[in-house]
Amino acid sequence: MPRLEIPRKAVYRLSLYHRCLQRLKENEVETVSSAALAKAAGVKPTQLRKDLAYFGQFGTRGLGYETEALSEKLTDVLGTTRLQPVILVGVGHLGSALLGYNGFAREGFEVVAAFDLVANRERAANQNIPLYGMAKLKTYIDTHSIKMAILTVPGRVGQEVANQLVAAGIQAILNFAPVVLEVPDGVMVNNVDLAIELENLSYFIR
Amino acid sequence: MPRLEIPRKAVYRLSLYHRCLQRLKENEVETVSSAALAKAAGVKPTQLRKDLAYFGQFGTRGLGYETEALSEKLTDVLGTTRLQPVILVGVGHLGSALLGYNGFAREGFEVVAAFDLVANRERAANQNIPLYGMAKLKTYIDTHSIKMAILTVPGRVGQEVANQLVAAGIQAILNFAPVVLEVPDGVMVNNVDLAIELENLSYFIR
DNA sequence: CTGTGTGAAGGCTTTCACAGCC
DNA sequence: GGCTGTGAAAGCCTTCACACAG
Repeated sequence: MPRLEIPRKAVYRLSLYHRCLQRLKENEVETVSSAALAKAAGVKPTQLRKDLAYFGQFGTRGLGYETEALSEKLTDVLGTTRLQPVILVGVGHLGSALLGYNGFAREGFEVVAAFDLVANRERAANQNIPLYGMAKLKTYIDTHSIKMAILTVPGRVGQEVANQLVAAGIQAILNFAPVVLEVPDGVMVNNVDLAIELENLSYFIR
Repeated sequence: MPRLEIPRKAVYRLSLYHRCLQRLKENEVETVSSAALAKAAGVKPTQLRKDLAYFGQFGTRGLGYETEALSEKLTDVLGTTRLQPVILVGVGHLGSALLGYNGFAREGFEVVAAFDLVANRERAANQNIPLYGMAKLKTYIDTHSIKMAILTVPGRVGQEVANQLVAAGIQAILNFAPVVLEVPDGVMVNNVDLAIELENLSYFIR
């Protein structure tokens, strides 16, 4: 399965399909056509079929896809078969909100610990996720084999903290800090930049 | 200025350049080459020049770009010349966090009001942003000429609330609800989907 | 006859190469 | 000489058209 030739956007859409399938399963729909699933995901049927084709043949011609089987296959491909532990670094406004956000667990992720310069932030007091100072970072990551981190620190320290994460062995960062992070090959960064999304919208409304 | 022919990704990068320019201005750098600015934004110099070329000629050959002038030009193009008012709908964990997030104001946006089914959520009590029930939505949008909304409601009511926003005259939605929104032409939606970003990272780390 | 899987065509974005101006 | 602006080329992704399986 030649991973490197698969368009990044296709992988992104896989998650979309996956979520739509879960809803179908809840409604006890047993099979679904590419047309129906594509509509739910907001893409064209041919694109959905092409995306799935990167990973194998999952459908039955003349019938469609079995929701249960396809869903499992996607779980497998996306690497969310088991609950993936994630740490969060930077417990400010945004960080503490994400600690309380329960949308992660539903899709296979668990925030298992939080880190901050100030380990006694009252904001985190009402959570049942342990909060540590930055000194504990490397030890924790090693001990618990953590691969993924959510970075919610101010922009000015983003790169510095990212360096610490990389040095500690983190392989993937979901970055909310408004900076372009430089990381070595092999470390993956996805950026979520709220101000830029708003600015982008602003442009398109005349 | 033929807007419709400009790649969406180019507009997105414009915001990136804009932010880098602001940092340069703070450091009192007066001119910058496409190579230097591109490096800061994490793109190739030719791409930066191509992106800027969609909107005009801002540089001086042999010299580079004047930071101040280019920054102003981008502000103009992006439509963030004046502070843009934004409302937020859905004051749960994520919503209330975003109300407390001060990263918006820095880049030209002000969250002027919040709306929720339950207008007396204690979460919003410590904010100085007014919180209203959904009944007030349309009147508020009309009265204050609001064009943009941040949608932080649960996925299952996302489409329904989006419909209300569109009916009330909203032209652009920053959507955090994990659903694919269907909106009429002329209404712009940008999606921020945290679970999908994590799933995407999960795929790329083996 | 229905609906998937896929090579080929088409369209869009990025990169190149270099002309043009300071 | 240095660096921008830009037509042309390359690369990538999406869409089409249809072969093929049930």
